[in-house]
Amino acid sequence: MSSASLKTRKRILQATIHLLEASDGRVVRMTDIAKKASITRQALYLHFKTRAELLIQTTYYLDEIYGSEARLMQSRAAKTGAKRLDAYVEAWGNYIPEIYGVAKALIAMSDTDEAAVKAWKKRMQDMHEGCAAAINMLDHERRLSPNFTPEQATDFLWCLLSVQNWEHLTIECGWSQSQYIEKYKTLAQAAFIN
Amino acid sequence: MSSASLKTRKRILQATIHLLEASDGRVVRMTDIAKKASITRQALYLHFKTRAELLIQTTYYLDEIYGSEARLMQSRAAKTGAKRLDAYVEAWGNYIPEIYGVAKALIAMSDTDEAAVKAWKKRMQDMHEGCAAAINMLDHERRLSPNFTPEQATDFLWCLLSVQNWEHLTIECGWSQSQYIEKYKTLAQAAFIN
DNA sequence: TACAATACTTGACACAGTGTCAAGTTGACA
DNA sequence: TGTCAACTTGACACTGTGTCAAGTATTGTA
Repeated sequence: MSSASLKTRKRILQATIHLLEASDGRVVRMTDIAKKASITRQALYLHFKTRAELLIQTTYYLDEIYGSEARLMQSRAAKTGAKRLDAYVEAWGNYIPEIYGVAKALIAMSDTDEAAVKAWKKRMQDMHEGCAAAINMLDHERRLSPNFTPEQATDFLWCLLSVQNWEHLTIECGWSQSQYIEKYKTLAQAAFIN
Repeated sequence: MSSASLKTRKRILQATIHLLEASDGRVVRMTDIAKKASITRQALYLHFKTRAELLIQTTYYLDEIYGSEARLMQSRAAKTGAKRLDAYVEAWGNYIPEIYGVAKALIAMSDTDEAAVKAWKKRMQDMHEGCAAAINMLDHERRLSPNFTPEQATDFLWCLLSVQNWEHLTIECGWSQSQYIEKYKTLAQAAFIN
């Protein structure tokens, strides 16, 4: 674990991020990553066992860079359920573009790679918990819409906030990021608050 | 175009549907389809130029079998915007499980296959128009929520009704089909009706 | 009845991408 | 000077798609 080795590992992770961000949905191959990191394709496998493993480690590295978790945690500070819902929608909504490239690659691998599925599911599980926290706060204040049980509202919110939906609205429908956040807040309020 | 040729083509399409429905997300290979249709892999290419082409033709065949389009059109009969919204959510929501296997395979191919993207986008475009029709009816009745322009509401509804969201809620969260329809109707009413 | 066309089979191969292996190089550190 | 770790080089196995050429079998038709 010399400093040279650390440097190479970081270079690989950064190359992966750059390529995925610029890939626009096209597949990023191990060869591309190696080239970008100025290394041979084979040497990649000295640092990461498989392509899936590399992608998974890239998501962790992204969190490290952006301090994403901390920002999501901040929504806990909100004093009312309604504000917490808003804060969570905003925090998560702004998190998505940061991880979009990697997320898309992982989701695409899900059909063939068991490890990729697991890694992505774990991340989505964390998000599910964040949704639950906001919904439960609403519920305890007796402000949750009677149309949904807390579990249903949590599942629904979690589903609404998926990366795929963000992709649909911003990339395919051309919504701006701020429009996305704004309208999602409105929808969440209309749907879940009594 | 002898009757024997027609029969083989149908056998291939049916084999594809069966395998995709039973595949549970696993990749279905040309070899698998050929085996199921009691034909050689190479012979598949006498009927369909590529795997993407086969999948696309399979979606058309599914519509033929289920008469899906006719059912979606029925929602046009609704007398009020609110009823039309409900009817559309129900018609589309019940359409999804029918096409889910094929849809998933097409979506998975989107990363690598241009033709698959196009085919799937065309289908989604049709759905977008159905959403627009319901939302515009609401708007003309002055019953559309002031939170959204008709365009925004259409985009949003279209996004909410995606196959991926259906997958999230029914398969990952364990919602029943009727629960899915029920809660989606509620959400649509809460979000879009003034 | 013979022939021709059509549908399909057989066996081979090219190609892309992942992952593996063995042997060689290079640089740092002791 | 020697040794260890990180990396390179070149080769190869494997999977899946798509292609090609030659052969067979069935059907319709002159």
